[in-house]
Amino acid sequence: MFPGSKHEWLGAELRKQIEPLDAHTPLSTERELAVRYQVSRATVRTALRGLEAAGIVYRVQGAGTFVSDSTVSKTLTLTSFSEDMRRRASRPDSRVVVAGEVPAGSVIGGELRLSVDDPVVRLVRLRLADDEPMCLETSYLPAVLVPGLLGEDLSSSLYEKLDTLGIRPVRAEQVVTAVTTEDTEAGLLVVPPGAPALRVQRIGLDHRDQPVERTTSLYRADRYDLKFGVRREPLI
Amino acid sequence: MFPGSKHEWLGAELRKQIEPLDAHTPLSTERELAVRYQVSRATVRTALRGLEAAGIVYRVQGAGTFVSDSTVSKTLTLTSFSEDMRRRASRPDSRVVVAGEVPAGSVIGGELRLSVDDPVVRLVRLRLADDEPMCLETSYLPAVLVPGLLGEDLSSSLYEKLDTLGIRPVRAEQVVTAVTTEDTEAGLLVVPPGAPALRVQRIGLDHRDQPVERTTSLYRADRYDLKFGVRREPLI
DNA sequence: ATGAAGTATTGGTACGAACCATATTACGAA
DNA sequence: TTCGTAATATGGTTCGTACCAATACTTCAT
Repeated sequence: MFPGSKHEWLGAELRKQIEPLDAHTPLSTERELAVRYQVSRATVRTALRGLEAAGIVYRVQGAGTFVSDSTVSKTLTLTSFSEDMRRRASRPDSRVVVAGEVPAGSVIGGELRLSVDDPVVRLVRLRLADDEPMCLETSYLPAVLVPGLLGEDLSSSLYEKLDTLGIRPVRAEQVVTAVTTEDTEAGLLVVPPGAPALRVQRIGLDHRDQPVERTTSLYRADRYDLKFGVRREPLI
Repeated sequence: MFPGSKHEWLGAELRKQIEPLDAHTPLSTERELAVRYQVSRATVRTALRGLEAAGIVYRVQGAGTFVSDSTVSKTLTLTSFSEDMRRRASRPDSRVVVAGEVPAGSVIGGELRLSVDDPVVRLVRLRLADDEPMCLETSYLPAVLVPGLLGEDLSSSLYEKLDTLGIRPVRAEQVVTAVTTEDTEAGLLVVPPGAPALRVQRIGLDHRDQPVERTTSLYRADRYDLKFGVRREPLI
């Protein structure tokens, strides 16, 4: 019960218990769970809502709560490349191609809500999975937010570094397009020029809705796909 | 207050009021809203949670609730091509390429949880936006769920037709990949063979987590991108 | 002015209670 | 058996209350 709230702990507890169960297996009723774990039904419902949002269970009024059929994939959450690769059971690595400080310019400045001449850190990295080139990633960060970042080893997880600086994107807006690779990109990704690729452009926002990161990822189409879940109505 | 629940009505009401406001404008406090609308604070919080999930507001403990900066895009929800195009202010249309009933087979059967020889309706349509080819869409539906569908006009919204049959996908699992078009596909989409395209494979699930639809959409890369929002943690 | 400490405000968590809406089950009439 | 109806179970909504945690503001000493 250490982490924080009860519903959080209960959610994690239920997750573990649900893990081995078959799809469509009914859980105990909310009222039963409330008694068993000595919490109010409201707390149980909060925990279950989290599991529902994560695509782990589904609920039918009048019938009960059941284990979701997640043979396909988990609901997409905001993850870093490193997390993503580890989830795919691959060994992530990265090589820094370019790292430096430049003026934001109009495009990046506009997206990060900076002036055109405000400094940003520009970071181009080639991301590898099991030593195979996977993705070419260009990140822009407001320089004032990441003092000293350029002096550190940038081949590990950028998100973890940002976390230690107190920078935590909780939400992101993404735009996905299909493109063909340019010559230099193809060379770095070790694919023929003109090979298809998935371009994911992301603006990461913190808990106050402030942009903290703008990243463009160019994934090799033959080695990467994007899986995620969507809902008809936002979950309440 | 007609539609249903109070929080739903309140959410819609607040949506309208927020519409013209600038980003980061603070809303009234939860306690104030509760008094003003004569509801409990719990109801206000449920309504706000919905707006937060929809990417309309963000909340900061100790500070308040604020209008989100949604210059980029709205959070992705499960939409049909027709809805999507209308939201982009385009006039959607479609031409039926193939429509018929076939045995499910192992792949489609597996994904729709049917036997290999259960009948499915197969529907290939070329989707147009403002009379320009946009997307080639292949849908599979369990035949038992959609009796008489093949006798109807299939050039309008399929989702709306399904709705009248009581079939309502509330959730979907999607896989997005970048591909290059084959010759026949390229011909239909009126692009050079080998042109890049975005392939979106979707399995639509109803409120009981039963697959009701399996659609593969092939979008012209030069005319379509996929925008959506993601969160670090599922919203509770 | 500047910074530190304390106070008030605001959203977050949790409890308990009652009732509503939908699904399922049990039952009884045809 | 079959079908419709009633009873029951289950999640959904709403209320009220109290307290916690993070933030913003005020005050005061330096």
